[in-house]
Amino acid sequence: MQKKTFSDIDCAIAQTLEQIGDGWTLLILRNAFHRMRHFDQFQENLGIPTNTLSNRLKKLTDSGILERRACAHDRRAYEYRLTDKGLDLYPIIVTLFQWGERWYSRPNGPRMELKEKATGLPIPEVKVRNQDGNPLSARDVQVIIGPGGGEDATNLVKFQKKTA
Amino acid sequence: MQKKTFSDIDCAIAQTLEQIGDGWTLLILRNAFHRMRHFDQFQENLGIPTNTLSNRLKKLTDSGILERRACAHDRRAYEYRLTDKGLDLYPIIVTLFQWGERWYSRPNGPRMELKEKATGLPIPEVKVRNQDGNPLSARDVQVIIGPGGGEDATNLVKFQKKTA
DNA sequence: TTAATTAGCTTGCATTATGCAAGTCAATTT
DNA sequence: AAATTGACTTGCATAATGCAAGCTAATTAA
Repeated sequence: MQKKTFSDIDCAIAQTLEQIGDGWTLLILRNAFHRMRHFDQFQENLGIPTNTLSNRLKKLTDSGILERRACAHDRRAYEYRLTDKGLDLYPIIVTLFQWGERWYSRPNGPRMELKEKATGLPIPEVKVRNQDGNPLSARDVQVIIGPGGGEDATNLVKFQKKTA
Repeated sequence: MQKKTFSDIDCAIAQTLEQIGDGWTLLILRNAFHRMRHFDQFQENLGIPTNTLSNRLKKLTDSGILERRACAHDRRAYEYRLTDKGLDLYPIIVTLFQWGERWYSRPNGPRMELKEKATGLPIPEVKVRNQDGNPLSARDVQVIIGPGGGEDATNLVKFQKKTA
């Protein structure tokens, strides 16, 4: 039995999923966006087993999504912080959140609300939009093979044409 | 050993991850957005074990993300199609794709490109934006507890304030 | 009109990964 | 000096995964 790796699927989504395509990993990242930084904080808040947490944090630091740095005030302690690469995951985290709110809402309303710090105005839903800013559905968009597209990409795109 | 369920974490992201927080599941969905519909097509394209595929498709249909319907022309065959709930995952799929392209790009350029069907113009990157359409980073956004927020949400939001 | 082939699965088994509890170890606190 | 804390490891039972093979009804080929 081989370990599954999505890395050899030559598709950007597969690459992403190889790094963060796992429930615990994404919950850790969610907490990191809430400025959580310490091992025991993640453990307590998520109820994740410590060995699993350790593995996930290691993988996230290895892939440059989190950075592990020693704390100045306590030499036992380490901080896990989002790198630029990690911060760049923000749209993914927000879209996961918004879909969950849309389809698994609480009767009283949203569990959390996002506001722009500068103005206090609510953040509109993140959508795929055209250049004019109008929202598009999946069926308003066509996928074409790009210059870096290999066999896997070609297969999928071809596939789409079959039925389009 | 109990099965892990994220459902009891009262957070929209955890709810989402309970349904689609898994690598194979997201790859199946990616393919579904490319209009892939049949068991053997998923199997062949992804190289996923058939029992795993079967489980994932069952879960996705149970949660109303895919719909399993008999085919008219062949009574052995079934089609798995995205429901409205499934189509609504589009921003998640696109953000996963775009992050992968940004951080795991091919030397020649993007593997795929998205264009608006109506105009042929490229789709701009999906970002979190304010009401004026200007992109925001995670640190430009503040999270406040909403009316449906319970203990879990409160803990996380409080947490954020600690360091903010 | 019998014989392949196909679509969509199940089943069995070996191997990994996960969840849980307990333990380690150095650095703080009490 | 003793207790506690932060960040982990280790061991073990259980669950999930990967792989191959088989199964069944429907369709196509000979």
